[in-house]
Amino acid sequence: MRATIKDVAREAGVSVATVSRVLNGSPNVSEASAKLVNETIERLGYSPNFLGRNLRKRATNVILVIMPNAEHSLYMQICVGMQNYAQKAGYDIITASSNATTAVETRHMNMLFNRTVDGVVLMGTSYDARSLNDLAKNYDIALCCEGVTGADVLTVTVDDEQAGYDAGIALIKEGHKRLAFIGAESTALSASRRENGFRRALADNGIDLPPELVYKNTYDQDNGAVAMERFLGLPEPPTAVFAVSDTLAMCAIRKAVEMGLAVGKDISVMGFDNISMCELTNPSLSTVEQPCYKMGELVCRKLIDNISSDQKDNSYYTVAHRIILRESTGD
Amino acid sequence: MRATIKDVAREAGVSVATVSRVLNGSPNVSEASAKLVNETIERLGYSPNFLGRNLRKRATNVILVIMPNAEHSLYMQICVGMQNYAQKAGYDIITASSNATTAVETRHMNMLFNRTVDGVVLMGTSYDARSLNDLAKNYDIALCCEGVTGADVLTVTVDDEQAGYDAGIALIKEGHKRLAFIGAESTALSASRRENGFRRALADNGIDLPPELVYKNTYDQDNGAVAMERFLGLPEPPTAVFAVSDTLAMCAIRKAVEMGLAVGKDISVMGFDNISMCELTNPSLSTVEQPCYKMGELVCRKLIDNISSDQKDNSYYTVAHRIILRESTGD
DNA sequence: GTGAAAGCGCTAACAC
DNA sequence: GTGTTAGCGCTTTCAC
Repeated sequence: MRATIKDVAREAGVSVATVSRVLNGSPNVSEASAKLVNETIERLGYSPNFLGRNLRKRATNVILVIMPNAEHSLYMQICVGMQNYAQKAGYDIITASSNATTAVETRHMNMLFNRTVDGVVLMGTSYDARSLNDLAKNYDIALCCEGVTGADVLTVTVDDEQAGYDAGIALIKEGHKRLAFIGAESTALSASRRENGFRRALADNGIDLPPELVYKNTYDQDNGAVAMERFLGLPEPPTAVFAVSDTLAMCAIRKAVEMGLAVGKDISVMGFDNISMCELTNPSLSTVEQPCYKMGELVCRKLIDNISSDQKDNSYYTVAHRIILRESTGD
Repeated sequence: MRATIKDVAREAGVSVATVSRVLNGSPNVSEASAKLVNETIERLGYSPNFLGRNLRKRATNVILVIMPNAEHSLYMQICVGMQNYAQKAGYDIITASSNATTAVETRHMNMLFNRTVDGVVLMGTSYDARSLNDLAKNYDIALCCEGVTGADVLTVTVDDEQAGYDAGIALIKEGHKRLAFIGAESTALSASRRENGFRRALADNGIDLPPELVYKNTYDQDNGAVAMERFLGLPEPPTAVFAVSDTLAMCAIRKAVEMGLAVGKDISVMGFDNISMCELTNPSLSTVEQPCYKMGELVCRKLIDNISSDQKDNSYYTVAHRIILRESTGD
C-alpha cells in the first residue's frame, strides 16, 4: 500500500502533526525536523492524499468547466485564460463536456454537489433562470459565453447584441443591401441577441430582413450549407451573409464555392468567434472576435473571489469584441 | 451549512448506516425506511459528500485525460469515446491541458498522486520511458495517440508507420513522383513513425526523398505555410505533399493557394487525423483518419480494467486507420 | 517547537 | 433489518 502521513511520522520519529506542518509550510517547525521529514517523504515516495486533506479543509481548490460540446475550440481557449489565473490563485481547472444534453450536464454538476470541486463554470447550460438562481444560493457557479435571461448569476460574455450590430454595419459598409442571417436555436440567448443586433443594424440603414433570408437551426456545422443552398436558390439571393458561428460560416462558404460562387467577390460571408481556423481557410474568414483569453481570466477571477468570500458577486460582465475583416468579405 | 448523512439520519430517525445503505442501494433496508430516508434526503436537499465517500472507499471513479494542447479537436473526440464507455462503467472523465509543458503536466499528474483521480490517460507526454515505467508500477496510466518507445505502459494508437506508408502509396498511385514531407519535432514518436512509413512507401517505388523536400518543426500550424513556401521555391518543386497533421496540411494549402497554385490539380496535399474541418475547407482535405471514438472507448475500457484488477495489462494496442481521399488530392 | 486527540463525512464490519 | 463503531488520511485546536 501507499505511504500515509502516519508512515512518514513513524519513520521520521515525529508526530503526524509535525509532518502536516512541514507539508503545509508552517513556520512552527524546527529546521532539523523539517529536514528529517522531507527526507523521509522523499525516501518513502510519499504524496499527501487530497481526499483526506480536502475533506478536512472542506475545499478542493478545483474548478470544473462544463462545455456543451467538446469540439468547440473557443471553449478550450477560454480555459487557457482560466488556467492562467487559476494557477496563480492556487486552483486547478478541469473540464468536462456535456454533449449539450441535460442528463450529462447534471451528471457533471454532481461534482459540485458532492464537493469534488469548489466551483463550476458553465459554457452554456440547459438550466433555466430559476434553477440557476437556486443553485447560485448554495454553490459557486458562473456562466461564460452564454448568459441566461433572468439568471442572477455571475456571467461573462461579449455584448452579443452590439456584436451582431457591428457585424451588420461592417457588411453594410461594404455596400451590401441584401443581407442574410444564419442563426441557431432560439434557446441560445447569444444567437438571438446577435440576431437582434444584426436586425437593428439593417433597420438603422433602412434595409429589410425578409424571412426567406433568415435560417435558424442548430449549431451543427452542416446547417451552414443548408442555409446557403436555400439562400442561393432564391430568386433574389443575398450578397452578404452573417452567421452566428465560424463553423456555420465556413460550411456556408464551402457550399457557395461548390455552387460556383467566388466568396468575397460574388458574396460576402462573416462568422463569429475567430477560431484559429479562420485564417487557414480559402478564403480566410471575416468574423467577430471573442476575447477568449480575457474572458477566461475574468470569469476565473470573479468565481474564485466568490468562492473565497461570502459576499457573492452576481454581476453580468461584458467584454469587448472586435470585428476582423478578411477575404470572405472581400478584404 | 450543508446537510450531512448525520443530519439525514437524525431527521429521519434512523442510523447513519441505514442512510448509507439507502444511498448505496443495499437490499437490506425495509421499504418503509428507504422511503423515509429518501423523503428526508429530498427535504434537506442532501447530497453525499464524495470526499468522505472516496476517502473511505479509496477510489474516486474518475479518470483524468491530460492533453498536450487543448485546441486539438482530435483529443476531444477521443474523449467522447471515452465518456461513452466510462459512463457505463460508472466512471467520470475529466480533462486538463498541459500546454505541452512539463511543469503543467506534472501539476496535473498530481491529481493521480494525491488520489483525486483513479487513473490518467496521456495524449502525448513529456515523461520518458523510464519514468513512465516507474509510474505504471504504482498508478494506473495509459498513453493514447502518442506512444513512447520503451515504455511498458498501456498504449492505444494507430499504426503510424503503416499509416504513413499508406498515405505515401495513395499519393504515388495518383501518379506523383516528386513528393515532400511536413513533419514535426523528432521527439514526437508518431510523427517520425509516419515519416518512416512514408519513406518506405517511396523507397518501395524507387522514389527518392531528398532533404530539401522534408521540413520538420513543431506542430504549430504556421509551419505548414513555411514548409510549403520553401518547397515551392525549389527549382524542382514537389507535386504532392504529406503532412503529419491536418492543420499543418491546411496551412500549407493556404500558402499554396496564395502563391497561385490550384491545390488538387497543380499540387496534391494530404493531412493526418481527419478533423471535422477537413470537409469544410476549399479544397476539402484528403487525410488519414484516426478512429477517435474507437480509440477512446478502447483506452478507457483497458484502463478501467487495470484499475479494477491487480493484473495490469500493459499492452500496446493498435487501431485501424483509414485513408480518405478528397479534393486536395484531386479526388 | 511538538504531540495528543478530535473530527471532517462517509462506508462497512460486526453485533443484535 | 438496523444500530454502533472503527477508521479512511488529513488538519488543527489545545496543552505542554
